[in-house]
Amino acid sequence: MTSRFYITTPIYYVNGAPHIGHAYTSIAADVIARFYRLSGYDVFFLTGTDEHGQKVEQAAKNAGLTPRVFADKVSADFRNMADVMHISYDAFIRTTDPYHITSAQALWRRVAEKGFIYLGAYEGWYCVRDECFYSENELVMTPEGERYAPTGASVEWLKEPSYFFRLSAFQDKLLDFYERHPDFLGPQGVRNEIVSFVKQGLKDLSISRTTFQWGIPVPDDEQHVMYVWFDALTNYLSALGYPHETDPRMAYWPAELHLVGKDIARFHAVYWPAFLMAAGIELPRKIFANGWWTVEGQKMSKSLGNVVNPYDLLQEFSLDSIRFFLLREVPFGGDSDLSRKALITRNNVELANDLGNLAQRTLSLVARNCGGLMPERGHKTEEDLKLLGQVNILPKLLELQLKRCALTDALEEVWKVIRAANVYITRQEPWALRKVDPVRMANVLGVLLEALRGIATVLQPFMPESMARLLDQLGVSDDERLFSALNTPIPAGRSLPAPQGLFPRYTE
RNA sequence: CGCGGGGUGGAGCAGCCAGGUAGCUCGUCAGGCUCAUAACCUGAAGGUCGCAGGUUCAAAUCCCGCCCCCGCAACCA
Repeated sequence: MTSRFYITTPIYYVNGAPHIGHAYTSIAADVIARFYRLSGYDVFFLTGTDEHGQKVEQAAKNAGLTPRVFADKVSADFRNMADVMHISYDAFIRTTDPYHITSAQALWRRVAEKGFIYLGAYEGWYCVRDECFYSENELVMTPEGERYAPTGASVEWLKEPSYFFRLSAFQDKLLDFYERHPDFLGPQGVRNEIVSFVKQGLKDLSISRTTFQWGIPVPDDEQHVMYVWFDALTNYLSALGYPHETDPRMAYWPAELHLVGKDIARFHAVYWPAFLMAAGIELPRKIFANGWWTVEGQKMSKSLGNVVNPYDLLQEFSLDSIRFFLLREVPFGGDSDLSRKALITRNNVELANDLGNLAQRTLSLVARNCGGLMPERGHKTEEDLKLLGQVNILPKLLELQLKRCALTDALEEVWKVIRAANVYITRQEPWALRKVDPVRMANVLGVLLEALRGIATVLQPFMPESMARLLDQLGVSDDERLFSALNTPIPAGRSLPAPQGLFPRYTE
């Protein structure tokens, strides 16, 4: 039986347009999803949009649209971005989809039946004009001690009826869970932060609102709509058909990996496990948070007008260059800077020079000296075996790295082999062998083709389009591209198409 | 005394948890090669690992104090 692998991106909040940060998380998830598919797993890859809540209601109002129409529009933008970035999702969920609404209500009922939801009152500084609560530190204090909303309007202390989730009951259970599952949460820094947050003590969580309407109605009390996170987190289950346990997709639960941005790590690492514990549902295996991108050294912000959307980048760079850069530039999980210069350097040095040029010099030698045919496999020298050995362990090595979400380290492993292949070709000098030992020359080129095939095969998840082109050039047919196919060499004599450049160099 | 992360050759990072010759990529310089996308290969220069103390035969790595930078600080998606 094939193993199942359920992976998710966050569902993106539709109060603003998609940008490179969203694309980043999705690309990372896409790489992992593609990798496991090529490894032979039965993968279910979910992405989508989170569409309820006051902020969306407000954003829609500002745009002069109904929340529904506004959400439709922005959700379509996110979906389009996913398609443009070649995100290979199996399902795109919208929290406004009727099946999700039913599902979230079912989860609420389940948690309520277990006694973890009660009706209380949410107190805080409420601003009537802005129709929302402000936390103490958001307020502006006059010298006389009067409090005002950041918008300048007056505020008053107000109690609002609200349903609460007994989060406080889960503090020890969560700490115990983190303890027993050290790999549940990553990277290390985020884990430390969350653990210490929970240790500081958890208060019960207000999970309903009566001050706005754009949300999922609380079961049996239509005065309330659900707090958006209770609604949103449920998506990971509703996409599988919850609460219909007989739905075949439910077999994918528990999720192997929720990939999230570091800003929402807490919701996924604290609230979500607590909700699931309350409902008596198995917890996901792993939550991993990725870092932030600054742009040319500056924080991305609307006011600075430097928010990068993927479409702008695609004007100048290929999709695969961008995918590669984002995953290669910085250890996955950390923050980094996105700059034109760095993007160009990465592309030119590692893609064009190291990999592209290796393929080009090998393939053109084959085209010119072997009649463009896959050479016969001959006797292998120690150096041949050494290089091929490095290639052969790549799938295993990468699986180990991806298991810990070390996407950058995974690429580094491949590049070590690419550099080794460049050393190999320089040492073997097939261009010199042509005259003195054509048989050995053919063997050397055969080894290089085999190495390139392995490299291209394992890089498919990272750069699907250009690696498909490379595999075409290497004479590898569509049904020979799974990792398992690497055990079967391409037969000698197969005709290879004329070599073509893989990665163009960019100039500044 | 809020919490967490970070300060390592020109740049960006690894190493620190399990102390023992400071590693990688880019950049710079000098060679080699000429099959290849002026690409590839080899070698070199360059760091008292934020500051001050302590533990130890030995500290970037452990402990104490200080300085600087960055996130978070609860309903914010």
